Amino acid sequence: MVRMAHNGSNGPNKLKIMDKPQLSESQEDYLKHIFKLREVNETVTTQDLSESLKVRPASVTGMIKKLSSMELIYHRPYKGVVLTELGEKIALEVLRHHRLLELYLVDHLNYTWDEIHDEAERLEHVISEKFEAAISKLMGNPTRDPHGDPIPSVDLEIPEMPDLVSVDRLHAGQEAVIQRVLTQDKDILNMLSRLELTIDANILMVGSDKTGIRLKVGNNQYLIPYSIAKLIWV
Amino acid sequence: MVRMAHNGSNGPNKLKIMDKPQLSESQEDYLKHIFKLREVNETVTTQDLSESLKVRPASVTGMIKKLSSMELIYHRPYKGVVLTELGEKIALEVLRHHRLLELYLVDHLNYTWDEIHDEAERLEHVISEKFEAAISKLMGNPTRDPHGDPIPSVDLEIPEMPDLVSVDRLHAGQEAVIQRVLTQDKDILNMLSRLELTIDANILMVGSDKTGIRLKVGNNQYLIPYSIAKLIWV
DNA sequence: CTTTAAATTTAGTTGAGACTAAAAATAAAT
DNA sequence: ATTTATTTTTAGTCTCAACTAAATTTAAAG
Repeated sequence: MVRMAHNGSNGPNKLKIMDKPQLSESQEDYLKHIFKLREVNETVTTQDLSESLKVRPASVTGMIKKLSSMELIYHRPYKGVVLTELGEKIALEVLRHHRLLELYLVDHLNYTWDEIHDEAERLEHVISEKFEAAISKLMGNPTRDPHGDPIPSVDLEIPEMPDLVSVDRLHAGQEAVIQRVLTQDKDILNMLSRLELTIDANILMVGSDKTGIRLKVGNNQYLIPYSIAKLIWV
Repeated sequence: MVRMAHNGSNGPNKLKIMDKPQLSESQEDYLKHIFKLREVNETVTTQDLSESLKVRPASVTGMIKKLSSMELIYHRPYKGVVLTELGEKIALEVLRHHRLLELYLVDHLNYTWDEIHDEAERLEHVISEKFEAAISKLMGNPTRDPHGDPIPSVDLEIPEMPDLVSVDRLHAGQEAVIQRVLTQDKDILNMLSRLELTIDANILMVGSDKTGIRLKVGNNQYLIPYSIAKLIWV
């Protein structure tokens, strides 16, 4: 079974990504992971990729060679990889698909917070430009997904994000609105959503001690361990 | 890149297909094509599959062996193949995905008749049971797709179809409603939709000669060649 | 029957993208 | 400057699902 291109009915004057090579799902995933690791790590090593892709280091080296030869990444052996401009565009396209899909699943198909990631992970590689455009339009070209993560625009720019801090940095008495939740862990997402600690929720910092922080949400008050508080940004 | 199962959060008492093996997209496609060829052909040969899958006969033989060993088909060498009960269930599941998706793309994402097939072809292999259930429910558990083809039910029964005839069998003066269009050819679908020869359209047979048939649709009258008339069932 | 044409199967190859085991390079610690 | 531990790369293997070329089986025609 050979994967076919499906760029929709791109007219002659639709450039977007010129000479975009047809990539396998694996290759798209490598680029996406490199991009996301880079947001956090400064350098992206073979081992980083091995861990995040759950693939042996030797396999990563193999794929790095291929992506290098395709000029999608730069590789300094034993040092790490960086996306080329084209590589980054492709990574952003995959990310755009993923985040649009996550929002779509929540808004139109009644998915819950914890169900969207896996589904989007599979769909992101197979939807056409037409599909991407259709759901984006339907949702009014949104800029944030259900975790508060920015959705790259059609021309693959990342929308401005306001500066955020994790809730554990609030001081007692301070109010805030949840803007972003940095986890895909189903159990954590489920727990947070049961506590109504979801995007746009209003919270009040009550206080903190070594065990964690105390938050008031609506009429309820909760003790949140630091490990989880660090995932919630306001 | 290894394909993962994604049967949704099947509780312990969801049986549906017991011990359903995890199939590759190729394998699912073979089963689907065997099913569809069988609806038309009486026997399904290596060559039939080679043509419809656009794969060399030798490759078909190879896959036939694998699917046989998995007990998804029976194979009488040099004769042809038949789906086992499990093989048929899987074929129907793929077909259900495909047809639900086609209808969904038309009803909710504004796709046109000619755009839905390719998109559904890719999506059918990756959507979860959850996704299938969600779109089915949203559309009121429909039984016909945009070509008029029956959509297998959740428990994989094919809904009853009324007996139909192709329009070329109508006699002059007879009125009818289009129920089904048996092609995926984009140009033909486009043409038919421009002529408003779409599902549920009312037509009047005016007459016929060796060049084709004359149909009245609304206020317009068209000459339709037999090759195309045979695709339209009422 | 025997020949011939067509369909099918066998055998072996290829390319992706994983894997393991072993070799080599780097970085840190004496 | 060596040794040691860690990371990375090399080399070779495996599986899947395609491929080609050659061999075999079946069916039709003389």
